[in-house]
Amino acid sequence: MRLSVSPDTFPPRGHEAKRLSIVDAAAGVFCREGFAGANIDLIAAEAGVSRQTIYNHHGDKEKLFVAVVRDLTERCNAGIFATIATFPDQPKDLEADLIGFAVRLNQNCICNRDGKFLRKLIQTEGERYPELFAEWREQGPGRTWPAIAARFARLAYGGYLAIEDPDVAARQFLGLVNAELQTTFMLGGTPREDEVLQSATNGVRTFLRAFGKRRSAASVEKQSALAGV
Amino acid sequence: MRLSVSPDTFPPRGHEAKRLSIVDAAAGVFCREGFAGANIDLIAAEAGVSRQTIYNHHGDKEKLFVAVVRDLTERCNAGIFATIATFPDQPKDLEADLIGFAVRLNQNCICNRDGKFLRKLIQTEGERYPELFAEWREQGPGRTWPAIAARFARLAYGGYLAIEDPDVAARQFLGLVNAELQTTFMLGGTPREDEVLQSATNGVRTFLRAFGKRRSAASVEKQSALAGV
DNA sequence: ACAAATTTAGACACTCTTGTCCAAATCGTC
DNA sequence: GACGATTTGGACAAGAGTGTCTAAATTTGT
Repeated sequence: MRLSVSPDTFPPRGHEAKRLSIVDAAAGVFCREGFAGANIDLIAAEAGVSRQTIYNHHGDKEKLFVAVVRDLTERCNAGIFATIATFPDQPKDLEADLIGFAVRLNQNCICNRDGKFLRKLIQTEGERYPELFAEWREQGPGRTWPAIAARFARLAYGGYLAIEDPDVAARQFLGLVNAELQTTFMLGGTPREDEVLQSATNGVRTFLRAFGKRRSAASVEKQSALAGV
Repeated sequence: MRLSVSPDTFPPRGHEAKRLSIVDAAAGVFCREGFAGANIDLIAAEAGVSRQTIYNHHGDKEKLFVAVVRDLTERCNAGIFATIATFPDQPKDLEADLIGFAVRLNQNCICNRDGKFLRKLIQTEGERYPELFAEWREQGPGRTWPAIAARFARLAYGGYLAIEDPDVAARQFLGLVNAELQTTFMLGGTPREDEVLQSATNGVRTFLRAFGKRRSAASVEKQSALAGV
């Protein structure tokens, strides 16, 4: 029983490997074509299996779709929590550390394949499967946003930030950091690395102008001194 | 034929009314079901016309779709520019005025029927019709964002704000003001009025903490007066 | 009220897709 | 090398949807 951890051998081996390659291909096709437009034959071709195998594994187009969303949600959540674990709790350089965190969050959770696909599926089919996406909402934003908020609360408690409501601050942090990527996200595109960095940098700077403690205090002092107000 | 000089489309007015009701119904169905899932019979039923009439008017499912997107883009753009015209150039109460602007923008351009539909269609079918949505990108964000940026630049020039890059500030303003509505937007929902107000209020407050001049000056004045400094 | 334009309902051919069935080929394991 | 499980490809029925065509009904302008 050799546990072949080999990540992606092109011709998949074994029952479970086939299941994965099916779900993987299905994710891509569902995203590109939408649920109604997705073609089982095309999924089979892209997965490198026969159509019958798909029915053997998942029984049904709808069940396949549910499996895809569950899979993506799970993997994305894992990625997000792994990234949250790298949040700078005791930053040396607050600005640089927050920018790094924002970039990691974007690259590992939002712009990567899983994140892109999950986002698209939520947008396109969310209304058709209320329970499924209610589940996502609980497992996704319902758990990750508070987790991020908690990290900001800790930063505030440590005297690094002047925040009243950590939940609001967390949401605004995400909004700011992605502010320049909205159009790209809308069209389903993937921003370039430098665009991500740019947006994160601008976003974090504004965030710190609003909530930074030492920096704003210093600049206020400086401005008052200069302006003589 | 004698009316052919009229700038309007040549067919009679009952004709035009039907065209509108078709495009309207089609917008709804395309949004709910996606392009592939949209059913011409269903569109006909919701428009209150026969299927043949749709083919008489638009010839083709794809042409109908294009007409829908063009229609929505045009109406949304008109709404956005009408709202931009209400931007507070010489604000009495900067915070309240910006909140009002943000709420108007949301209610009249983003959360209304046209805005919701256009957003959804862009998200779901944007990749399938690159030229069509490139056109939208130019006509939409390509023209509205700079327009908003120009207004912020004017505020900055007037001494109301401390902004370095008006374009960045405009995008961040939109990001902040919608920060709390992201999940709802993703699932295609419509936020309640109080949610819009809440998000706008929080967003504008943070925006002014980062870029506000007047307010901090005013509060400093007030504080100085009170403290006798 | 008349004539032209438009709309309607229904039938129709055609294509595409889903999901099932089955015998043969292949794979994994002992 | 052999055996059981899995996969394969192809055929198939059933259903749904697009787009066309027609003759009859309705609306519109004069």
